[in-house]
Amino acid sequence: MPQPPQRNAEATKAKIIDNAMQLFSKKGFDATTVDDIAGASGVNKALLYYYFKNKSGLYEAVMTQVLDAIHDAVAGESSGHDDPVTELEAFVMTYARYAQEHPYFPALLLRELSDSGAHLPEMMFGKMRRLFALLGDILKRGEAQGVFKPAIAMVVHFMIIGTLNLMVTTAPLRTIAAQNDAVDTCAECSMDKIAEYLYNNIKTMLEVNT
Amino acid sequence: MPQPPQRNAEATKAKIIDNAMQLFSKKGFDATTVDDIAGASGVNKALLYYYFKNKSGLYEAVMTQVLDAIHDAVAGESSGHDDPVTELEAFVMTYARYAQEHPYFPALLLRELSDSGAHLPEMMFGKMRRLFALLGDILKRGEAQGVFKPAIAMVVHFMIIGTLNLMVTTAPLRTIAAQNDAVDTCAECSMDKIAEYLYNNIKTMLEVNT
Amino acid sequence: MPQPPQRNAEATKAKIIDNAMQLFSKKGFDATTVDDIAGASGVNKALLYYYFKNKSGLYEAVMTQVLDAIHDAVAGESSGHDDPVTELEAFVMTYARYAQEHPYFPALLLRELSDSGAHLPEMMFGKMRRLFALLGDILKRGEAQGVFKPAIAMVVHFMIIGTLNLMVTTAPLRTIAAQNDAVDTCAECSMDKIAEYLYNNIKTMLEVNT
Amino acid sequence: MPQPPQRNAEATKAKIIDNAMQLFSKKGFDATTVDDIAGASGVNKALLYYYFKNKSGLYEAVMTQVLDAIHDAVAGESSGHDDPVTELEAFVMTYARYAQEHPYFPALLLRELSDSGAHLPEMMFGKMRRLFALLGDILKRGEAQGVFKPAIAMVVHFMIIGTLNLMVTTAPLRTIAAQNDAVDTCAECSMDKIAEYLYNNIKTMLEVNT
DNA sequence: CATGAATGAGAGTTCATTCAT
DNA sequence: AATGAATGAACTCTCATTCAT
Repeated sequence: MPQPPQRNAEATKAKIIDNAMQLFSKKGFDATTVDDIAGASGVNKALLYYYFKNKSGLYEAVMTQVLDAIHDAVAGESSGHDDPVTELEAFVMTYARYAQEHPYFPALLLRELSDSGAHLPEMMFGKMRRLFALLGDILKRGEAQGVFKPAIAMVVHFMIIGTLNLMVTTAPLRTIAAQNDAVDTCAECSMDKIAEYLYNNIKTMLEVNT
Repeated sequence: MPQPPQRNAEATKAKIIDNAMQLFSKKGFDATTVDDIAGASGVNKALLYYYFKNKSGLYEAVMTQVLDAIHDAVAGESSGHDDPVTELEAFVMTYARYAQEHPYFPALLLRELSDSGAHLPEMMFGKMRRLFALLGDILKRGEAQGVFKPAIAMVVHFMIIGTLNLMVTTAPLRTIAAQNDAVDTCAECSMDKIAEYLYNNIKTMLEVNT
Repeated sequence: MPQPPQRNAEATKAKIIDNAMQLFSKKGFDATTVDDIAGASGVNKALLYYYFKNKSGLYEAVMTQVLDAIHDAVAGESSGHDDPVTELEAFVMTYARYAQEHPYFPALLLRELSDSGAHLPEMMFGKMRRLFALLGDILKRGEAQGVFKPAIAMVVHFMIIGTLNLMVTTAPLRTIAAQNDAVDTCAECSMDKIAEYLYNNIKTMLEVNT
Repeated sequence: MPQPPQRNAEATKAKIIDNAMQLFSKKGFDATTVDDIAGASGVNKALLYYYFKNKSGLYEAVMTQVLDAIHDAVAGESSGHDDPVTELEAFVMTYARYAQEHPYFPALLLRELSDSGAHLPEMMFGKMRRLFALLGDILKRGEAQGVFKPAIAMVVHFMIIGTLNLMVTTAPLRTIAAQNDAVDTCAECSMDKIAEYLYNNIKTMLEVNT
């Protein structure tokens, strides 16, 4: 169903970014073609170059939007409590929920981390760091208040987001594997249950035993 | 230094697989060209097609070798003890050591998991499952012996390998980020220290409090 | 320095033609983009299509202006004397001076002549012919008055304008080549000196020896 | 009539260069597409990139061959006589004959000279200089022997090659213009006649009057 | 076992041109 | 008179793959 041309720059741009996001996450940067994105967006390929310098520029725009969004979502929920334990819970649960509701996100992030950021300009690392800084802050305050043991924040961070992201990206794989009854791949597990289990374990790890 | 032609099928094949491994891990499947691999291996491009059906076939050969190797390494160290806690320690430490010594491995695995195995035939999942089964077995026996709490093995598995793999693949990124003193990205941490910290935390999580 | 919009059709048009002239002469017709011209002129690309039918139309406008200008300049100086020798001198010197002062001109003309006029409608040849007719007329009258030998006007014409144009367009090349001391490319020669030398030689060629 | 693939590297390469030469000369660098050349040569487009790095590389190969050929042709005929006047005659006549027999050549050269060598690496200028050096040498020896007046070699060079090249490239134009009887564009002139006229004039110019 | 020559299909990018305002 | 949004057609270049030797 060919739409009439939109003559609305912002809307068109948003539509392109949105479709690019889906495709980049499903197939990765290299395997996604500019034609794919243009086709999915119902616009002419050249328009992508009108708005974004090139394929990398579009990818950058996608990642900027995505990283900002997750940061804002998590920051919004996990700060403002004055109890580090509650904040930790919010961090884990919000990230999990966001990842579930925006399932393109984990693959994008995980690939970028596997690539040492081959496709991203340095500027983008800052955005990744901001998310990490959120957790680092929670742990630091928890430690200051004597409720958390000293921790290696980077490792804890990857225990949380590595696990959650992998649970999302491997969902189809785990479903297939479930047909083989030898192993339980948690194929039926709800994201909420997983996140809660993860949160409880992380809390156990971190809390000073009383 | 141009080598004389080798006239030794197995050695040539091995050399190709080895170079392919490095390149696939560094740049990913799509961004690695058959020319790259042939060039790095010092053989003619057509020879790759003589030995392997096609690019995917070569990739499959690489992954088979890599997944078998890690499985054997980990299985060799972590089984045969009759103490689940010792076995868990061996599992974590061996995986960590392997990942450090074969740094191409984490990127390969992580990408594959982010992709829902787009490049791998189903047969390959079996090999991944075998590694997971190792841990599942340890946890199951630990639970049977009353030393471990019931656990969601899949989540624990990802907490371990997700974290270790990410620590390896992000090493360059974390080093860069370290110049920004606001966050501690554990840039200087040794893999051993990380693995030990991880192991201790996982153990704390799993152990029945006495 | 962004100018306020001009709302002055003729001035805007002239500005566009002027910038197009520079760019066409520097890079040729194909290598000059409509965006280049619009950008250099500080106007929107669509405006070029409003004023000129298309890229070729703009090129035509440029060439019309340029060919008219050189014709008028040369005609103004070289006619009206009743001495063919003086007129010949004026022809050569004026053309040389014009080419030097409007250095975009020689490249434009030379390219057009190398192309068999691929970009120009036939109408344009008439303008080129007019310039040639000027010289033809001088020679014819000189011959009638017994001061010039019979000549092949076309060849003499190209000896003059070919040489002068090439001296202008190759100026940068000749400067570079001058660093190589084996050949003297006349890199430092002033245009006046060159024109005078050329004129004297042409005169020697043409004059009836007395 | 699709030819069977040739499997003869040198022959194929030569065929490509030859077709490229024709097309570049007819339409210029920009207006000639790689598809054109591949099509005319009856080979796959990718083969051009297999043999030549890119379009510019192919152009360079063409120009190398062309400049070497003209130099060798002219050098072969114009040196070895010990009379500068005879050598000058050979220079002009050989160049003229070559230009007539290889009509792609003048356009290629003239365009390059109009462009300040935009498409050519510096290395190529050397080849152009070699041709000029040939004439320079003739003039120098003539002057030493007292048969030629001191001359500005660069100007004389352009009087010769500029004129001859323009007569070739403008041939179609001059034929069209001939329908307009007001001017005589020498449309019917044979190249030999032109060259002879040119040579005689140049000789008159240069010779010391006795 | 190993190679250089050759190809088909497609990818990213550019550009002249038009539309709607 | 002037503009930003949008397009279609081409163009350069790359790459996995095959052929012939």
